[in-house]
Amino acid sequence: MTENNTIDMNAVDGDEIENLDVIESLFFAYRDFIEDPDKILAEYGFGRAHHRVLFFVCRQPGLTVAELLGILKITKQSLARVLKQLLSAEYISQIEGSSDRRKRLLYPTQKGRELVLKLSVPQSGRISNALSGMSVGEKDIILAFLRQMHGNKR
Amino acid sequence: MTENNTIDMNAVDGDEIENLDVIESLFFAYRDFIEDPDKILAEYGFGRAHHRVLFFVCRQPGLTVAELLGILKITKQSLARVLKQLLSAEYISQIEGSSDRRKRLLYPTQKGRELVLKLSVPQSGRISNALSGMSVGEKDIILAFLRQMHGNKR
DNA sequence: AATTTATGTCAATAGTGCTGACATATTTTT
DNA sequence: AAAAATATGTCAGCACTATTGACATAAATT
Repeated sequence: MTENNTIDMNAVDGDEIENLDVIESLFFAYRDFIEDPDKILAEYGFGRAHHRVLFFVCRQPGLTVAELLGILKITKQSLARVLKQLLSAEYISQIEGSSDRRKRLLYPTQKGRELVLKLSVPQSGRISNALSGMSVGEKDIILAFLRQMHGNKR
Repeated sequence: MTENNTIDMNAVDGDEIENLDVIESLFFAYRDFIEDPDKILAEYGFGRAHHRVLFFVCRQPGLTVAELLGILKITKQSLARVLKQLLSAEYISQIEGSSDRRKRLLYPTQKGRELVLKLSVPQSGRISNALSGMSVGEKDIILAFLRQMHGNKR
């Protein structure tokens, strides 16, 4: 219809770039990995951002707002919106820091722990399924890969 | 400050759920994986959605709009917005299907191939870095894992 | 001729990220 | 004690990407 579709159509696949298969698989993997909790979250009127906050508060109970911002790498304002909702709906509670009273230490409530559990079940199931048939050593390889993908620029 | 922070604070980490380490690593891995192209895309006035469309059009030149919708799992309306921009800026071209003239076959232009290349370089580099020191067999394990994470419910 | 399919488009809404500005309480520095 | 820095919170507005529902056109199929 338009133009410019004559030569070298799939040069990208054969050219300089390696790992296109990994790039593609990672897209599909993450998309589906997110899908299950998203459905559950919708029932609660929450979104992915709520999940992430709750997840890390459960992983590291007592972390501060600043620490959470550093983990999520979002702005204070973006966090505030979801955190406010999680606090008012009592999925998370705040405790004033004892040594530094400016700090707000974040803890999950029982309700929060229950929700994060519910959200983690399908994700964990999906991972277990993908790991089935693999040895412990092979799981360690996957974990090492994922951790190397974090940070370590370029 | 509030309440309900007395007992069993990190029950989640020790309880029923396995693979919390993988869930966490996958979050960090994907967040950073997306970071590099995002910066480049911003210079073009594009977003992640544009990247995904362009990526798959380059991966499977000649695919139809319906096929692309199936891959991305987004709605026609969401795709239309970004596709329209990619078409008018000539990163992608459409060709009427020869056997079925209702279909619009999507092809990358040279410009499109160049952009997708530019976007893929840092992602590929990050992957190569994470794979460095690993054998081909170990890469295959990682790829198998990622592919198993796709589809295969639960 | 009627229906289905493939695509496109309009309008409205939600979620999550951003920037900039400003406010308060507390701690640290001078 | 006063000044500066830090931790947190909040207001207002914007951008991007996703959603739903409705409707339109052209082409293929029944």
